[in-house]
Amino acid sequence: MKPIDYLNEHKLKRTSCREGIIQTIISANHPLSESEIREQLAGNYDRTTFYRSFKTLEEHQIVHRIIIDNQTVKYALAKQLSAEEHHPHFFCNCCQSVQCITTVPVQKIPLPDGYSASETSVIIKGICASCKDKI
Amino acid sequence: MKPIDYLNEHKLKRTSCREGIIQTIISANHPLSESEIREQLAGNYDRTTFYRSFKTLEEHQIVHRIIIDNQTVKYALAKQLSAEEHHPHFFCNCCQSVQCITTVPVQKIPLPDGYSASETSVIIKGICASCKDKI
DNA sequence: CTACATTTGCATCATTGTTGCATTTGAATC
DNA sequence: GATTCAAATGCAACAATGATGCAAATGTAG
Repeated sequence: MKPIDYLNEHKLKRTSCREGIIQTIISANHPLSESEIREQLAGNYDRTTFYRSFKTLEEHQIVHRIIIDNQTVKYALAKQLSAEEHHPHFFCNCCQSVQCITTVPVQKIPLPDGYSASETSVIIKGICASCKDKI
Repeated sequence: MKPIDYLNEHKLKRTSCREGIIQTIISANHPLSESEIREQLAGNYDRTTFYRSFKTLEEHQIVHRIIIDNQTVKYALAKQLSAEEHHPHFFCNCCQSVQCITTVPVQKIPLPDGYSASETSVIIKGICASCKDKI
């Protein structure tokens, strides 16, 4: 499935910025940050355009945002996540890369009476295998 | 234990800003954001002073930061968390309050070979009991 | 009380999220 | 292919947060 297909499917206009974002995420096959995506895109888009493109793509559930912490947000294709929607994410403190941990589903946390959950995020921070070897 | 005791214990200078921050967190007995703490403090401290005070208090493990998402950080007394260090946190999308869910420990996620974890955060977002009634 | 290291306040900068508005562009229609 | 109009973009501008350098103020040990 090509970038244009994602846009057509949701009746979104085909703009180079949107296509580029989707293409970059597809090519990487692991979650990328906004700056990582920007670096790989030829077009020098305005920051606001980028911001709004992500917002649009997220609203149409084409991309999915993974919030690592208060200064790190990564984007992945929503399709890649829909099968096992709620799984933990591993963030490497060394190389800043994010891995989806699909081997285990997120535990269901029992909440106090009257509380209802809409979403649960599990973020594991540590050192990945390739960084372990580097050090 | 009073604010001064926490500072003395770590041989930190007793400044009104630090004392105020600790006092405010103790009084609230639930995690507070920087702005919530600022609002409750009489002294109109510089933003940088605030920022560095939190940093110092966190480095000495007097306070603990709970990162909810890319734009929400809450602070709690580290002592309140040490007993059951790793537990999930519930964030109410309505009133923005945070609750420690101490009834369940955080699950241990099996990681791929070579990966090592330093910390795991579990954030559950939803609606708390008191907000449910309000709506 | 003095001396000195620490802390504070201020200036300044970077990044991210956000909105308003004029201009440009995509795509449906003629 | 040209016309048209809603949608997307670029720009200006602002807020919040994180961060650093430096001179002035402050805490505390002696």
